[in-house]
Amino acid sequence: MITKRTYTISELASEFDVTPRAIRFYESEGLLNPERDGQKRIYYSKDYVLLKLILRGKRLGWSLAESKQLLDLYDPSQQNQNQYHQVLQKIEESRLRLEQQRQDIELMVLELDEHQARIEQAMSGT
Amino acid sequence: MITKRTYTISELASEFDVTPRAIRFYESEGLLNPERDGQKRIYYSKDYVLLKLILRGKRLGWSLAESKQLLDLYDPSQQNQNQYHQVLQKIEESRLRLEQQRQDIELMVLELDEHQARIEQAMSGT
DNA sequence: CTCAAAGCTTACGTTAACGTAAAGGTTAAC
DNA sequence: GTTAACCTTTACGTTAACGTAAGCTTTGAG
Repeated sequence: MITKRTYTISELASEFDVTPRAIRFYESEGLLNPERDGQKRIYYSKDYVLLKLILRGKRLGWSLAESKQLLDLYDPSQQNQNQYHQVLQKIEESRLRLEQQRQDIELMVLELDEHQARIEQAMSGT
Repeated sequence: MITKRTYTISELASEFDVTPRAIRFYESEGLLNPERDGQKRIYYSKDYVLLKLILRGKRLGWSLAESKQLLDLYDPSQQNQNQYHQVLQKIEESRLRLEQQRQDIELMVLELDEHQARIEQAMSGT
């Protein structure tokens, strides 16, 4: 019999370099729903993955509400709420936003490259 | 004699679909510094570009303070403040962050693709 | 047994990025 | 010459995403 890997809140916190408070906050906002052992929260690898997705969203500037929408798309227990074509539409919206971000990144990197070249030019002329 | 293109604050606002208040706020945070005609602010294409960069940063989840740092790198009048190698270092930091975001986007898009395929599978089986 | 470490809830505080509103100046059109 | 459409400044309000602190419970180690 295999026992699933579990995490305490502080384990999860140090794993991702966030505070327990933040993790609890994500739960209060409906993004996580860990099981309990009495009072204590128990996190499984499912929650681990969810937290990873949340933090990925944060790095991309998504609000928790936006990330929640995305997570809900993947949540089978919510599948009845969201009609299929509605899900497909939300997927498409996310994709568009990501595409825009991708463009923004390309441009930023290009400009950084150019500016770096200018600086190095100026430095060589010292 | 050519006269440069200028913008009023509301022109610039509607151009980028933000409010005049937001533009004034960016100025108060030191990201913009439009000239004046008496009381009135006058924006040139230089400011137009700056605002574009600010909003691009916002789409990538950068704070105004972070965007300001980036803009300061491009500002020649600040060039004396920032030593060359310091500038190069900040450029490198920005590049790293953008690289991380790029990765995050790749992963998100991949997962969206997979999920979309699953949905379409499920739909075809109706 | 006891005490330190970790967990819990509740609640108030904080920062960023504006929104909203008030009160007033300027100017082009009628 | 007055009204509508903008502009200005000042100031208080709001929301998101936690931080911080207080007070209480649980638990493994010595």
